[in-house]
Amino acid sequence: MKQKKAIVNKLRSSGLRPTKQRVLIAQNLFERDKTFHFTVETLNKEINKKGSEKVSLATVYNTVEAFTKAGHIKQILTSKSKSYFDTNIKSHHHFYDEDSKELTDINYNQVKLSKVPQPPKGKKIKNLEVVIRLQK
Amino acid sequence: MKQKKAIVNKLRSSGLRPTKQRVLIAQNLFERDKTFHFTVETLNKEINKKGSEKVSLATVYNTVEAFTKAGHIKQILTSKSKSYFDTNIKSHHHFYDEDSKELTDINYNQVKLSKVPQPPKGKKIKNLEVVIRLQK
DNA sequence: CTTCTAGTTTATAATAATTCTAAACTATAA
DNA sequence: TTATAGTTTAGAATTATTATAAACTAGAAG
Ligand SMILES: [Mn+2]
Ligand SMILES: [Mn+2]
Ligand SMILES: [Zn+2]
Ligand SMILES: [Zn+2]
Repeated sequence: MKQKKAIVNKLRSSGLRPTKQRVLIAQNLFERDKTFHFTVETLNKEINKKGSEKVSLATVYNTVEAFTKAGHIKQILTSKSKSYFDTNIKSHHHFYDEDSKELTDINYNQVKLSKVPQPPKGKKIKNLEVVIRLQK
Repeated sequence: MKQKKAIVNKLRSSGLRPTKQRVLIAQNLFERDKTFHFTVETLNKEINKKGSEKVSLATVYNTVEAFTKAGHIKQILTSKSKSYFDTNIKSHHHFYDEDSKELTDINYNQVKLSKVPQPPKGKKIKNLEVVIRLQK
Protein backbone atom coordinates (compact mmCIF):
# COMPACT_ATOMS: atom_id res chain seq x y z
CA MET A 1 0.00 0.00 0.00
CA LYS A 2 2.54 2.50 1.23
CA GLN A 3 5.40 1.71 -1.14
CA LYS A 4 3.33 1.24 -4.24
CA LYS A 5 5.68 3.53 -6.15
CA ALA A 6 8.63 1.37 -5.21
CA ILE A 7 6.81 -1.74 -6.33
CA VAL A 8 5.87 -0.15 -9.64
CA ASN A 9 9.49 0.86 -10.20
CA LYS A 10 10.72 -2.59 -9.31
CA LEU A 11 8.43 -4.05 -11.95
CA ARG A 12 9.24 -1.43 -14.57
CA SER A 13 12.97 -1.75 -14.03
CA SER A 14 12.77 -5.43 -14.87
CA GLY A 15 10.71 -4.86 -17.98
CA LEU A 16 7.42 -5.89 -16.47
CA ARG A 17 4.34 -3.74 -16.94
CA PRO A 18 2.91 -2.85 -13.55
CA THR A 19 -0.52 -4.28 -14.11
CA LYS A 20 -3.13 -4.36 -11.38
CA GLN A 21 -2.55 -8.07 -10.86
CA ARG A 22 1.25 -7.89 -10.76
CA VAL A 23 1.24 -4.99 -8.35
CA LEU A 24 -1.17 -6.83 -6.08
CA ILE A 25 0.97 -9.95 -6.08
CA ALA A 26 4.20 -7.99 -5.68
CA GLN A 27 2.78 -6.15 -2.69
CA ASN A 28 1.78 -9.40 -1.10
CA LEU A 29 5.21 -10.91 -1.69
CA PHE A 30 7.56 -8.02 -1.06
CA GLU A 31 5.90 -5.98 1.66
CA ARG A 32 6.52 -8.58 4.30
CA ASP A 33 8.75 -8.51 7.32
CA LYS A 34 9.90 -12.08 7.01
CA THR A 35 10.99 -14.27 4.14
CA PHE A 36 8.07 -15.99 2.51
CA HIS A 37 8.39 -19.56 1.28
CA PHE A 38 5.43 -20.41 -0.85
CA THR A 39 3.85 -22.48 -3.56
CA VAL A 40 1.63 -21.17 -6.32
CA GLU A 41 -1.26 -22.79 -4.49
CA THR A 42 -0.70 -20.96 -1.21
CA LEU A 43 0.02 -17.67 -2.95
CA ASN A 44 -3.11 -18.03 -5.03
CA LYS A 45 -5.19 -18.59 -1.90
CA GLU A 46 -3.80 -15.46 -0.27
CA ILE A 47 -4.26 -13.33 -3.35
CA ASN A 48 -7.80 -14.53 -3.85
CA LYS A 49 -8.97 -14.14 -0.28
CA LYS A 50 -12.51 -12.99 0.30
CA GLY A 51 -13.16 -9.38 -0.57
CA SER A 52 -10.16 -8.88 -2.80
CA GLU A 53 -10.43 -8.64 -6.57
CA LYS A 54 -10.00 -12.00 -8.21
CA VAL A 55 -6.82 -12.90 -10.04
CA SER A 56 -6.85 -16.01 -12.17
CA LEU A 57 -4.70 -18.98 -11.30
CA ALA A 58 -3.04 -18.75 -14.71
CA THR A 59 -1.95 -15.21 -13.90
CA VAL A 60 -0.53 -16.30 -10.57
CA TYR A 61 1.52 -18.92 -12.42
CA ASN A 62 2.55 -16.40 -15.07
CA THR A 63 3.52 -13.82 -12.50
CA VAL A 64 5.52 -16.22 -10.37
CA GLU A 65 7.39 -17.27 -13.50
CA ALA A 66 7.98 -13.65 -14.54
CA PHE A 67 9.21 -12.69 -11.06
CA THR A 68 11.50 -15.70 -10.98
CA LYS A 69 12.99 -14.84 -14.37
CA ALA A 70 13.45 -11.26 -13.24
CA GLY A 71 15.24 -12.48 -10.12
CA HIS A 72 12.73 -11.02 -7.65
CA ILE A 73 12.07 -14.44 -6.17
CA LYS A 74 13.83 -17.75 -6.54
CA GLN A 75 12.78 -21.32 -6.81
CA ILE A 76 13.86 -23.76 -4.14
CA LEU A 77 13.74 -27.53 -3.87
CA THR A 78 11.98 -28.96 -0.85
CA SER A 79 8.96 -30.80 -2.04
CA LYS A 80 8.80 -33.65 -4.45
CA SER A 81 5.38 -32.70 -5.74
CA LYS A 82 5.14 -28.93 -5.79
CA SER A 83 7.41 -26.06 -6.74
CA TYR A 84 8.42 -23.80 -3.88
CA PHE A 85 9.57 -20.23 -4.16
CA ASP A 86 11.45 -17.93 -1.82
CA THR A 87 11.27 -14.17 -1.46
CA ASN A 88 14.81 -14.22 -0.09
CA ILE A 89 16.97 -14.17 -3.20
CA LYS A 90 20.29 -13.94 -1.39
CA SER A 91 22.39 -17.06 -1.10
CA HIS A 92 21.30 -18.65 2.14
CA HIS A 93 20.58 -21.92 3.89
CA HIS A 94 17.47 -23.56 5.29
CA PHE A 95 16.08 -25.49 8.15
CA TYR A 96 13.44 -27.89 6.90
CA ASP A 97 11.07 -29.12 9.57
CA GLU A 98 10.05 -32.63 8.63
CA ASP A 99 7.05 -32.53 10.97
CA SER A 100 5.47 -29.26 9.89
CA LYS A 101 7.04 -29.29 6.41
CA GLU A 102 8.08 -25.69 6.96
CA LEU A 103 11.21 -23.89 5.84
CA THR A 104 13.13 -21.31 7.82
CA ASP A 105 16.01 -19.23 6.58
CA ILE A 106 19.52 -19.60 7.92
CA ASN A 107 21.78 -16.64 7.24
CA TYR A 108 24.70 -17.38 5.01
CA ASN A 109 27.19 -16.51 7.77
CA GLN A 110 25.49 -18.80 10.29
CA VAL A 111 27.13 -21.69 8.48
CA LYS A 112 30.85 -22.04 7.93
CA LEU A 113 32.45 -24.69 5.81
CA SER A 114 36.03 -25.57 6.59
CA LYS A 115 36.34 -28.19 3.89
CA VAL A 116 34.70 -28.32 0.49
CA PRO A 117 35.62 -30.66 -2.37
CA GLN A 118 37.23 -29.43 -5.55
CA PRO A 119 34.73 -29.09 -8.40
CA PRO A 120 35.32 -31.43 -11.36
CA LYS A 121 37.60 -30.11 -14.11
CA GLY A 122 36.03 -27.44 -16.29
CA LYS A 123 33.30 -26.71 -13.80
CA LYS A 124 32.91 -23.88 -11.34
CA ILE A 125 30.93 -23.77 -8.12
CA LYS A 126 27.88 -21.64 -8.75
CA ASN A 127 26.56 -21.85 -5.24
CA LEU A 128 26.44 -24.05 -2.21
CA GLU A 129 23.38 -24.63 -0.15
CA VAL A 130 22.88 -26.45 3.09
CA VAL A 131 19.60 -27.97 4.15
CA ILE A 132 19.30 -29.00 7.77
CA ARG A 133 16.46 -31.40 8.30
CA LEU A 134 14.74 -31.17 11.68
CA GLN A 135 12.75 -33.61 13.74
CA LYS A 136 11.12 -33.47 17.15
CA MET B 1 22.73 -62.61 -11.30
CA LYS B 2 25.49 -63.77 -9.01
CA GLN B 3 24.08 -62.50 -5.69
CA LYS B 4 20.47 -63.41 -6.32
CA LYS B 5 20.32 -65.09 -2.90
CA ALA B 6 21.47 -61.91 -1.22
CA ILE B 7 18.89 -59.88 -3.10
CA VAL B 8 16.14 -62.31 -2.12
CA ASN B 9 17.20 -62.10 1.50
CA LYS B 10 17.33 -58.34 1.37
CA LEU B 11 13.76 -58.27 0.15
CA ARG B 12 12.52 -60.91 2.60
CA SER B 13 14.19 -59.22 5.54
CA SER B 14 12.24 -56.07 4.83
CA GLY B 15 8.94 -57.88 4.51
CA LEU B 16 8.85 -57.79 0.73
CA ARG B 17 8.02 -60.91 -1.22
CA PRO B 18 10.79 -61.60 -3.70
CA THR B 19 8.67 -61.55 -6.80
CA LYS B 20 10.18 -61.87 -10.25
CA GLN B 21 9.70 -58.16 -10.86
CA ARG B 22 11.14 -56.99 -7.56
CA VAL B 23 14.19 -59.20 -7.88
CA LEU B 24 14.80 -57.91 -11.40
CA ILE B 25 14.56 -54.30 -10.28
CA ALA B 26 16.64 -54.92 -7.16
CA GLN B 27 19.37 -56.53 -9.23
CA ASN B 28 19.42 -53.58 -11.55
CA LEU B 29 19.62 -51.13 -8.68
CA PHE B 30 21.87 -52.84 -6.20
CA GLU B 31 24.35 -54.78 -8.33
CA ARG B 32 26.09 -51.67 -9.53
CA ASP B 33 29.55 -50.37 -8.86
CA LYS B 34 28.57 -46.75 -8.59
CA THR B 35 25.73 -44.91 -6.94
CA PHE B 36 22.72 -44.64 -9.20
CA HIS B 37 20.63 -41.48 -9.22
CA PHE B 38 17.45 -42.12 -11.11
CA THR B 39 13.86 -41.29 -11.83
CA VAL B 40 11.07 -43.79 -12.30
CA GLU B 41 11.20 -42.93 -15.98
CA THR B 42 14.87 -43.80 -16.43
CA LEU B 43 14.58 -46.92 -14.28
CA ASN B 44 11.56 -48.05 -16.22
CA LYS B 45 13.45 -47.66 -19.50
CA GLU B 46 16.34 -49.75 -18.23
CA ILE B 47 14.12 -52.45 -16.83
CA ASN B 48 12.09 -52.68 -19.98
CA LYS B 49 14.98 -52.75 -22.42
CA LYS B 50 14.64 -54.90 -25.48
CA GLY B 51 14.73 -58.61 -24.83
CA SER B 52 13.95 -58.46 -21.15
CA GLU B 53 10.61 -59.50 -19.71
CA LYS B 54 8.27 -56.58 -19.44
CA VAL B 55 7.46 -55.01 -16.10
CA SER B 56 4.58 -52.58 -15.98
CA LEU B 57 5.16 -48.94 -15.17
CA ALA B 58 2.77 -49.22 -12.22
CA THR B 59 4.98 -51.96 -10.79
CA VAL B 60 8.08 -49.83 -11.20
CA TYR B 61 6.33 -47.09 -9.26
CA ASN B 62 5.12 -49.55 -6.62
CA THR B 63 8.55 -51.09 -6.26
CA VAL B 64 10.37 -47.80 -5.99
CA GLU B 65 7.92 -46.79 -3.27
CA ALA B 66 8.33 -50.10 -1.46
CA PHE B 67 12.14 -49.92 -1.63
CA THR B 68 12.08 -46.34 -0.38
CA LYS B 69 9.84 -47.26 2.56
CA ALA B 70 12.13 -50.18 3.34
CA GLY B 71 15.14 -47.85 3.29
CA HIS B 72 16.91 -49.59 0.39
CA ILE B 73 16.91 -46.38 -1.64
CA LYS B 74 16.16 -42.82 -0.72
CA GLN B 75 14.45 -39.93 -2.36
CA ILE B 76 16.41 -36.80 -3.12
CA LEU B 77 15.38 -33.32 -4.17
CA THR B 78 16.97 -31.97 -7.33
CA SER B 79 14.26 -31.55 -9.87
CA LYS B 80 11.14 -29.51 -9.63
CA SER B 81 9.18 -31.78 -11.91
CA LYS B 82 10.31 -35.34 -11.28
CA SER B 83 11.14 -37.41 -8.22
CA TYR B 84 14.73 -38.57 -8.02
CA PHE B 85 16.02 -41.53 -6.05
CA ASP B 86 19.45 -42.55 -4.86
CA THR B 87 20.88 -46.00 -4.27
CA ASN B 88 23.33 -44.48 -1.79
CA ILE B 89 21.33 -44.40 1.42
CA LYS B 90 24.18 -43.14 3.60
CA SER B 91 24.17 -39.51 4.60
CA HIS B 92 26.14 -37.76 1.88
CA HIS B 93 26.39 -34.65 -0.23
CA HIS B 94 26.00 -33.91 -3.92
CA PHE B 95 27.39 -31.99 -6.80
CA TYR B 96 24.57 -30.92 -9.08
CA ASP B 97 25.68 -30.02 -12.58
CA GLU B 98 23.32 -27.34 -13.84
CA ASP B 99 24.35 -27.94 -17.45
CA SER B 100 23.96 -31.69 -17.64
CA LYS B 101 21.44 -31.92 -14.79
CA GLU B 102 23.50 -34.73 -13.33
CA LEU B 103 24.18 -35.58 -9.72
CA THR B 104 27.44 -36.88 -8.30
CA ASP B 105 28.04 -38.10 -4.79
CA ILE B 106 30.33 -36.31 -2.39
CA ASN B 107 31.49 -38.40 0.53
CA TYR B 108 30.31 -37.21 3.90
CA ASN B 109 33.89 -36.60 5.05
CA GLN B 110 34.77 -34.52 1.99
CA VAL B 111 32.79 -31.71 3.55
CA LYS B 112 33.51 -30.27 6.99
CA LEU B 113 31.32 -27.74 8.72
CA SER B 114 32.98 -25.56 11.33
CA LYS B 115 29.83 -23.65 12.20
CA VAL B 116 26.25 -24.83 12.22
CA PRO B 117 23.29 -23.00 13.75
CA GLN B 118 21.46 -24.28 16.80
CA PRO B 119 18.21 -26.05 15.92
CA PRO B 120 15.05 -24.35 17.21
CA LYS B 121 13.84 -25.39 20.68
CA GLY B 122 12.29 -28.83 20.82
CA LYS B 123 13.78 -29.87 17.49
CA LYS B 124 16.73 -32.06 16.71
CA ILE B 125 18.91 -32.12 13.63
CA LYS B 126 18.01 -35.23 11.66
CA ASN B 127 20.55 -34.70 8.96
CA LEU B 128 22.41 -32.06 7.06
CA GLU B 129 22.95 -32.10 3.36
CA VAL B 130 25.01 -29.90 1.13
CA VAL B 131 24.28 -29.38 -2.53
CA ILE B 132 27.01 -27.76 -4.57
CA ARG B 133 25.68 -26.39 -7.83
CA LEU B 134 28.12 -26.46 -10.73
CA GLN B 135 28.42 -24.42 -13.89
CA LYS B 136 30.88 -24.35 -16.75
C1' DC C 1 -6.96 13.11 -25.33
C1' DT C 2 -7.48 9.33 -28.81
C1' DT C 3 -5.61 5.58 -31.29
C1' DC C 4 -2.88 1.60 -31.85
C1' DT C 5 -0.47 -2.33 -30.54
C1' DA C 6 2.35 -5.33 -27.94
C1' DG C 7 1.95 -7.18 -23.69
C1' DT C 8 -1.10 -9.30 -20.38
C1' DT C 9 -5.00 -11.75 -18.39
C1' DT C 10 -8.17 -15.27 -18.46
C1' DA C 11 -10.94 -19.57 -19.00
C1' DT C 12 -10.13 -23.63 -20.56
C1' DA C 13 -7.69 -27.43 -22.80
C1' DA C 14 -3.56 -30.13 -22.89
C1' DT C 15 0.27 -32.46 -20.84
C1' DA C 16 3.16 -34.90 -17.58
C1' DA C 17 4.08 -37.19 -13.34
C1' DT C 18 2.05 -39.82 -10.11
C1' DT C 19 -1.61 -42.30 -7.63
C1' DC C 20 -5.75 -45.02 -7.59
C1' DT C 21 -8.77 -48.99 -8.84
C1' DA C 22 -10.13 -53.39 -9.33
C1' DA C 23 -9.46 -57.60 -11.64
C1' DA C 24 -6.04 -61.25 -12.58
C1' DC C 25 -2.16 -63.48 -10.82
C1' DT C 26 1.30 -65.65 -7.46
C1' DA C 27 4.28 -66.55 -3.31
C1' DT C 28 4.00 -69.06 0.43
C1' DA C 29 1.82 -70.70 4.87
C1' DA C 30 -0.91 -74.34 6.33
C1' DT D 1 -2.57 -79.07 -2.66
C1' DT D 2 -5.19 -75.40 -1.35
C1' DA D 3 -6.30 -71.00 0.43
C1' DT D 4 -5.30 -66.40 0.87
C1' DA D 5 -2.89 -62.21 1.47
C1' DG D 6 0.15 -59.83 -1.21
C1' DT D 7 1.38 -58.33 -5.85
C1' DT D 8 1.03 -57.04 -10.67
C1' DT D 9 -1.24 -54.87 -14.25
C1' DA D 10 -3.90 -51.86 -17.60
C1' DG D 11 -6.17 -48.22 -17.52
C1' DA D 12 -8.68 -44.40 -15.19
C1' DA D 13 -8.24 -40.53 -12.08
C1' DT D 14 -5.82 -36.87 -9.96
C1' DT D 15 -2.62 -33.07 -9.39
C1' DA D 16 0.63 -29.65 -10.74
C1' DT D 17 1.86 -27.20 -14.46
C1' DT D 18 2.00 -25.38 -19.26
C1' DA D 19 -0.22 -24.16 -23.61
C1' DT D 20 -3.87 -21.88 -26.35
C1' DA D 21 -6.31 -18.30 -28.09
C1' DA D 22 -9.62 -14.76 -27.40
C1' DA D 23 -10.58 -10.54 -24.67
C1' DC D 24 -8.51 -6.84 -22.38
C1' DT D 25 -5.21 -2.93 -21.17
C1' DA D 26 -0.82 -0.12 -20.37
C1' DG D 27 1.35 3.12 -22.34
C1' DA D 28 3.81 4.88 -26.69
C1' DA D 29 2.86 7.75 -30.45
C1' DG D 30 0.37 11.10 -32.71
MN1 LIG E 1 3.15 -23.71 0.62
MN1 LIG F 1 16.90 -39.60 -14.54
ZN1 LIG G 1 14.72 -19.06 2.23
ZN1 LIG H 1 23.83 -39.59 -4.00
